[in-house]
Amino acid sequence: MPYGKCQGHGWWQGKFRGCGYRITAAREAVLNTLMLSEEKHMSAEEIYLSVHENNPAVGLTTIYRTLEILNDMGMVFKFDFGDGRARYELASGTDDENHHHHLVCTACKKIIDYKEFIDDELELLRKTEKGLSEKYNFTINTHLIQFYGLCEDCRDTR
Amino acid sequence: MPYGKCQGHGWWQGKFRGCGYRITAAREAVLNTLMLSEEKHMSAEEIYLSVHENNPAVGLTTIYRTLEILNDMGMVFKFDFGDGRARYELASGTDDENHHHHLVCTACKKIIDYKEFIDDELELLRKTEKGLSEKYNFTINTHLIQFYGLCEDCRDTR
DNA sequence: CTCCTTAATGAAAATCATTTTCAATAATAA
DNA sequence: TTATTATTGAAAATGATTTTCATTAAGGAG
Ligand SMILES: [Mn+2]
Ligand SMILES: [Mn+2]
Ligand SMILES: [Zn+2]
Ligand SMILES: [Zn+2]
Repeated sequence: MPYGKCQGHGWWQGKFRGCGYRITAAREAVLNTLMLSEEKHMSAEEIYLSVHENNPAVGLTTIYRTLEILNDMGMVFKFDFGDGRARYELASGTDDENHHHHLVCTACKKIIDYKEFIDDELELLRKTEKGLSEKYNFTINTHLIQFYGLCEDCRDTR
Repeated sequence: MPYGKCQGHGWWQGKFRGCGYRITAAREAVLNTLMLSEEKHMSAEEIYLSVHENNPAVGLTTIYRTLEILNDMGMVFKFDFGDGRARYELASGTDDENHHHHLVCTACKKIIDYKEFIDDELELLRKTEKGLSEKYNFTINTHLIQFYGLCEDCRDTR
């Protein structure tokens, strides 16, 4: 459970109100599921099934709609790891200590979070972002870094 | 037209034969289209339409099948830029002078190829790849780096 | 060059994640 | 409490990609 960014209850309610969104049980349930799913990179349907356990009334459509809102607000990252469905992860700010990148096994689709070289990477990213935004007049908000290859298990099976 | 990696004719035919694939008009047409589409990041359907001009007999299914093969062989990169369809680009080896990364405008979906900071990035990537593959016993084949934000036009429209 | 095996192909149907529609419900401002 | 309107669920629609299957054509053997 990620703490520190969630002070007590309702750390997210303010953000919702600020954007003109209403506070609903479905939205709270989605956020709760995501907070408990660190490292899991859940799909919409997986989140739906999880939410469904405590809130059987919430439909899959609402899950999709909530995830889109959360993504637009920057509270959730949406990834494409190449398995045909989007996967989601609670966003920790770019400079947060939870910031990480991914190793994707192209064989079994396993995802490994890593942050061992994040410091060097982020330093370079900052430099690159600065250069790029100047040269192309482009306002950079996020970045995506993924390494693709074969995990230990899949390599051995070759 | 990318030269240097295509020596005369049929630079790709050897690769095909080596993998047990047959040489067909459809496959040649797809490769030709991709070679003439630098910086365009075409979708399967766009490639289909382009191929269709000279080869009306080639169907969309074959385009998809060919692109999958090319991607498996590492001759083509497949990207998800967030507009709901896959987009393709002829691969230049990782250390090729054509290697580049992308700037993606989340508003108008425009893609900008850049390679100005590629050298520093690649140097860091090599270091990171080495560390990661050792720590996680992961064999890294490719990487993906994209920056998301607003292009000049879309930022001004705000 | 001809024949043979089987990979490759096109058209149509099937998949399936995600989106849209629309009438019913519920969050919030007054 | 009431009025306003965002939110919601169910069902239908969408649309990119995949699968099926009968037909065609690469390319190796002779
Ligand atoms: Mn992660
Ligand atoms: Mn490109
Ligand atoms: Zn694996
Ligand atoms: Zn733009």
